[in-house]
Amino acid sequence: MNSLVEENYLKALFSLSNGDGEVNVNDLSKHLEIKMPTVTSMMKKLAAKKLVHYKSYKPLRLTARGRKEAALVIRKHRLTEMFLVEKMGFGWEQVHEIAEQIEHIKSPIFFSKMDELLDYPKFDPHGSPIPDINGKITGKAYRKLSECNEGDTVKMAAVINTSDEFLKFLNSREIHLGLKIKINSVEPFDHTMVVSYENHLSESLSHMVCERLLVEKE
Amino acid sequence: MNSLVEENYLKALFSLSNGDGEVNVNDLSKHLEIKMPTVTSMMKKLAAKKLVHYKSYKPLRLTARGRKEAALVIRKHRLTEMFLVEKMGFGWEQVHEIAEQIEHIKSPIFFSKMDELLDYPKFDPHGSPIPDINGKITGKAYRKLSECNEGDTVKMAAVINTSDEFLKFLNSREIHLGLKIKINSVEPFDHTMVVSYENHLSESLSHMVCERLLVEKE
DNA sequence: TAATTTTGTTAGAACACTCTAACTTATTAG
DNA sequence: CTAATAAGTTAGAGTGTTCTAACAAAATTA
Repeated sequence: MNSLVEENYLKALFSLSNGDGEVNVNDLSKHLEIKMPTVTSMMKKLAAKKLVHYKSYKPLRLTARGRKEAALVIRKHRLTEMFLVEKMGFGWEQVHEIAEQIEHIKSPIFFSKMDELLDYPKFDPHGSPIPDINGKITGKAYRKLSECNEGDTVKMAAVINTSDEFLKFLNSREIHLGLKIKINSVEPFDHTMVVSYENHLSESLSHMVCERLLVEKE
Repeated sequence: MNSLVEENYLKALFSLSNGDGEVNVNDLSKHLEIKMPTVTSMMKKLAAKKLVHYKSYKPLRLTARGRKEAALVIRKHRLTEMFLVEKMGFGWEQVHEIAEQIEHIKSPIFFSKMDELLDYPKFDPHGSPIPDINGKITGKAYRKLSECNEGDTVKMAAVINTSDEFLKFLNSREIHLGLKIKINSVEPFDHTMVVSYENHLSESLSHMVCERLLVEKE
């Protein structure tokens, strides 16, 4: 069983891993706001636990086990964020801090219940994929339509808040997964977007709607 | 801000306080499963923080502030238990362990949201009163009807799980707050209770129902 | 009341996690 | 390629929480 502190190191290593999975002590130190010598000694500890490959003066890499354990913490974080937004009515900007704490709760049943109540969600309210119970990540990260810019062409990937009303709304506008959407303009005042797709040449989408549509950039 | 560990000491002191509010180091030590010298030194620390009155070889007492802070942790614990049972569908026997962890979450908004979603409950699923946001405890502790014995006469005090269906059920049996109920017999097999009250001389109440009725002993 | 037991304290050490200061290795810039 | 800079490590110390061993005070019992 890893401590709360170890979990935070694992999570940071995971999210700083780029293509080759290598992380510098220095970057990790800055990300965690923990001084380098402290990081070094923790890396030796995690190496002893077979969670990190550590060689002096070489970049850090998570082991397969380390990667899995990190992903499981991230799973708990993202499930929690989704739960806070969907089931408790928090705004997506409020949930990160709370999830940072709840992700360390030791109770498999607590998180499996969340998962069930949320109907096994595949991504969190920010569009990031939720690792499965084995720590495997299938989906890729999406971005919210509201975060895209004028002129972008994007593809509908997923939807947050699948309430009946919202789905009916999407239906009425013929918005569906896979749909290619072009952003014609963004109203600076209220962030309403004017978009076009298929035979809808000028459809207005409120900020609230754009916050709930997850897209891929072309 | 108190640490998780300090919060656990405060909570233990609170719940071990009897009428005069005095607690022995030894009892505290046993309750927390922490050795006496450790408890002594923590008491000195809490005394320095004005949370405990400490005199060598004398019983411990919480200060007014200590009592308040303890009550606020207990508030978070009981709110959490209620949330887990009412909103997440856990059994009341599953929730204690999870609540022991969640009670230490630092996020006022998280707990005020729970409180709101639960419609400001006054007691937890075990019948214990939930302290208010100022740490004041108004209600007294109730016990579940299911925990009472054959021959007991009890008074209806409160109801857990106020779903429409359950309230309709209670209505149909003319069960209401303040009602005096006599337990005639308890079925050993499934814990069904046969009770009498007012002009109902032999009413059968399933274990599920008895778990949700909180009563005072006469 | 005196002896014994129980309760509580002091002293000293250990573990997890953090730091600063000083040193070493690797990288970058002339 | 050497000098300067950046990145990483080692050593030693501090804080928070825990322990065991030894001692002191209080309560109990004979």
